[in-house]
Amino acid sequence: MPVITLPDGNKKEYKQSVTIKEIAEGIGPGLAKAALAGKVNGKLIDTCIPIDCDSNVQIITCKDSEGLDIIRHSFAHLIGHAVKQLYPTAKMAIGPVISNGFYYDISYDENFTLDELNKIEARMKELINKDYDVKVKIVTAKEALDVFQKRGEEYKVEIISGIKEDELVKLYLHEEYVDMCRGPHVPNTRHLRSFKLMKIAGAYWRGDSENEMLQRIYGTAWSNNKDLNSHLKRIEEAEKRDHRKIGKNLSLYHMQEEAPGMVFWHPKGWTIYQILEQYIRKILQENDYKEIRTPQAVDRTLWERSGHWDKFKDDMFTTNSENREYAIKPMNCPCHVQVFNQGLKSYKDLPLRFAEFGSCHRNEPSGALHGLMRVRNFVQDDAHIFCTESQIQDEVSNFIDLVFEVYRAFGFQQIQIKLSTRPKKRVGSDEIWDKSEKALEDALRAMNLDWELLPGEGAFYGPKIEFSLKDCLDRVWQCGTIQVDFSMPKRLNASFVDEDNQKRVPVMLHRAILGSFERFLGILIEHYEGKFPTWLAPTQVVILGITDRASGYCTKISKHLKDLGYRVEVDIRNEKIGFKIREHTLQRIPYQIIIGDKEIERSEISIRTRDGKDLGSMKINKFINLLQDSIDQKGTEFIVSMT
RNA sequence: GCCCUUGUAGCUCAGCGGUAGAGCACUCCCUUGGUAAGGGAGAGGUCCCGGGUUCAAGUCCCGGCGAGGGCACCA
Repeated sequence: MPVITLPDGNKKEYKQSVTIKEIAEGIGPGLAKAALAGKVNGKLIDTCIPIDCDSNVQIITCKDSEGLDIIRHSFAHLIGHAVKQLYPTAKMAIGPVISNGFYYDISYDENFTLDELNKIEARMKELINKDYDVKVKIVTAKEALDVFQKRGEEYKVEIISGIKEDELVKLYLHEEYVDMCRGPHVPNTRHLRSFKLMKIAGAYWRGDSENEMLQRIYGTAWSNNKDLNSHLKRIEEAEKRDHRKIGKNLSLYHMQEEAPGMVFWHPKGWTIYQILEQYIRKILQENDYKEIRTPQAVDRTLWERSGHWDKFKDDMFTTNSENREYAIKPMNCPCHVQVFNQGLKSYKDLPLRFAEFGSCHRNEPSGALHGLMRVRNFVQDDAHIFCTESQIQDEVSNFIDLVFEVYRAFGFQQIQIKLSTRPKKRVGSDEIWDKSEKALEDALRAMNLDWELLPGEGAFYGPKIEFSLKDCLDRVWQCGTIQVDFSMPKRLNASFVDEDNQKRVPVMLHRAILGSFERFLGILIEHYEGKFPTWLAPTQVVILGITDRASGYCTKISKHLKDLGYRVEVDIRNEKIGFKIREHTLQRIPYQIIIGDKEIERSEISIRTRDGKDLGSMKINKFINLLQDSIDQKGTEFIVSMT
C-alpha cells in the first residue's frame, strides 16, 4: 500500500505497487505523455519500474535537467541501434552523456567517414519515427554477460566482468538492439527528436593511451528544436570568434611549419602583447615585486636538482655545447631560487617577490598544439614569492585582490575559484599541509569568496588555488594560479636567517595572473571578437580623407594625435570613402576620423565608430577627451555590453 | 604521441589521371567620389617535402612534415 508524495505535497495512496507511468496517468494525460522517468526519494528510475513502498516522487520530463540527460543518454543507445543495423560487426563500447550531448565509442574494422555519419543519422531518424517502446529488463550480471557474449560485444563483456555475478543490471531493448545501462531511459523513441551527429574522432578504450583506439561518434541533443538550433548557432558564433582566424585577418601573428607551436608576432599583435606586459609590469611594481631576468638555457644538473629532469626530460628542449647538456628553460622557478640564493637573506628580507617575463619552452606533444592556446614557446606573468609560513595567508589575500583587479580591467566579471588540497603522493609533513591549506582557505573565507574544493588535486609540493574566468560565450578559461611550494626551496638549498639566528627554509609561492601571454591574448581575441577596447587596440584611430584636397589636413591631425601618444593610421588613398570605411571597420579600428572639405573649412573632424555610429563633427580637443576617456576605461566598458 | 581529416596564388577556396582556375588582395590606368565594396587592364603558382605507380600525377599509392577535430598529455 505505497503512499506517494508529490513535490507539491499531495499524497496518493495505491492499493498495490505502482509505476511512474501510472502515477503520471493518474495526474493527467499530458503528463503521462511527457513523463521520461521518475525521481523516487532522490533516485532516478524508469517509468515502468514498480514502486512498492512509501515514497517521495517527482515526475521527470524534458523540462528537467535530468530529463534532458535521459534524452541524451537514450540517443547514445539509438546510435547503437542504428550502427548495429548498418554495420553488424561493429562492437559497442561506452556511450555516456556529456555537456550538450552524448557520444558512443565504437570498434569497427573500417573507418567511419562523414558520409557514414550522415547514413547513421538518417537511420536514427527512421528508427525514431517508428515511435517504438524502449523496454527494460533487469537481469543478473551473469545473465547479461551471457547476452553480450552471444552477441560478440567484447567491450560490454569486459565491462560486466568488473561487476559481481549476482548483482542486478539493466538491459535496455531498442527492438533487436540491446544495451546495458544504469538508466533510466526514455520509454519511447518519440521523446527523441532534436539531435545532430557532430563529428567522428579517435578515443582510447577506457581513456588509456596504452589501449586500442576506438572510433567515437559525437552528437548533440536537446529537448526541442529551438534549443538545438540555438546550440548550433552558439557553435557558429564561437567559430566566428576563433582567434586563429581573427589573428590572421587582423594580421596579429602567424605560425609556420618551421616553428610548430611558436608564434611570429606581427606589429599589431605585438602592440597588444606589449600593452598587456606593461600593464602587468605596472601592477607588479605597485605591489612590491622586483622584476628579474634569468637565462634561457641552463645546465641539466640544475634541472636534476630541481626534480624536473626526472619527470619532464622528454618534454624539454635541450642543446649541447662543449660536452655539456643544457635544457632550454621550461619554467622560471629554479632560476628564481638561484637569484634568491645570492647573498645571505634575513627574515627581514621576506616576503621577497621576484617577477619575470621569461620566455619558456616546453616540447608539448604535437597533437596538443592549438593556435595561441597551447604553444611550445610562451611567456607567463610569472612570479615567485619567498616568504615564511606565517606570511602565506597575507600574500595569498593580496594576490587574490590583484587577480580580481586585473580581470576586471579586461571586462571579466565572473571568476570561478578552485582550491586543490593534498594529494596522496606528496612531500612535506601533515602539519605543514594543514597550515598551508588553512592559509589558503582562510584567505578565501576572509574575502567572502565562493570556491570549489578539489580534494587530492593539489601539486605534490603543496596546495593551490586556481582562478578561471568566464568569457562572453560562457566558456571557462583557467588563467590565474597561486601554489604553495615546500619542496623546491629545500631541494635548491634556499634559506634565510630567522629571528633566533637559525637558518630556515623559506616557503615559495608560485603565482601567475594571466597565465601565458600567448594564451591570454588568444582568450581576449575570442572574448572581444577582435574588437579590442581602445586601450588595447593596435590602431586606435584611423584618419580617412575624402578627396586629395584633405590629405594635408589628415596628416596634420595624425601628427597631432601621434605626438600625444595615440596609435594612429592615415588613409589618403585614392579610394571612395565607403570603401575605406568598410576596410577599417573590418579591421575593427575603434575610431574613424573622416575629413573632407566641410571639416577643413570649419577646422573640425567627423567621427565614426567601428560599430557604425556617426558621432558627428567636432573640434579635435573634444575628440581627444572622448578618446582618452575610452582608453582610461580599459576593458570595463565590456562588462555591461557583454553580459 | 595516437586516430581520423587535411595541405593548390598573399587570403578564401574550386579542380581529383591528359596544357594550373575563381573571387578578394596586389600593380598600372581612368575616376576626386560624404559614412560598409566605382570602372578597366595586368602581374602572380616547385599545386607542403621525398619516393613510387603510369606513356602521362595537384590528382592514385607509400613515407615524412605541418595544420584541423578528438583522445592521451599539460611542471
